[in-house]
Amino acid sequence: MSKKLSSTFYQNDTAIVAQNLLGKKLIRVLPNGKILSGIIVEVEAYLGIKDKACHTYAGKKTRRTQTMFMRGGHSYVYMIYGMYNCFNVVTRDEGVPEAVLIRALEPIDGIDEMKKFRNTTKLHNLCSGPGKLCDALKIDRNLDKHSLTQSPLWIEDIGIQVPNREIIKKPRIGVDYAGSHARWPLRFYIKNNPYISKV
DNA sequence: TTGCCGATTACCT
DNA sequence: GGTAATCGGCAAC
Repeated sequence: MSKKLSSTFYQNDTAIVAQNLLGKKLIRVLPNGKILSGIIVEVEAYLGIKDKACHTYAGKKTRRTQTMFMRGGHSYVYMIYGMYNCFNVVTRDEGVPEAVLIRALEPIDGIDEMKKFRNTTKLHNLCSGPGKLCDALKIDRNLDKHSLTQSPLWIEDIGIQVPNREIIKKPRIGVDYAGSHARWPLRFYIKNNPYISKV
């Protein structure tokens, strides 16, 4: 039994939402109707104006970051390094620019399609990184500002409850420029899961 | 308008 | 271990 997460799920403390997203299923419907999906196994929280690692640190509002100021429950997709996309879920209320970066999935539906998009056959290499999973699920900036309460992109509760003792908390990846904030334990992943991005 | 650089990845030694 | 790829965002000029 699975149920689509409503917008109220996202309008909550960002680090809590991040941990609650572990074990949930991300579902993407392609324009041709094919369904791709995976279970979220790794995330990172970005805490807005007080977080030096966050795009909206000190309230910075630009064309790119205005998405993060939307009401919780929208997608925030941006391009990085000129060739990869990163998929985030906006949290909290309108005007509070925080989000959760989805870093890795355990592939479930449409695996053959994902292998094609990723040009690899290794299951554990399909969605084990923020750029990789966007390629695998064909998520790009066309899906920025999308409401996650509807097709073609949403998240479902499929009844998996990840016990707190199995949630590993570590510093975030690739944010050394944030000084001491880089060491905040805001990266969360499922213990011993083979599909996470890095050890 | 210019120039630096990034919430990454793949491929090389 | 190291680094090239590749381009939009952003701030400064």
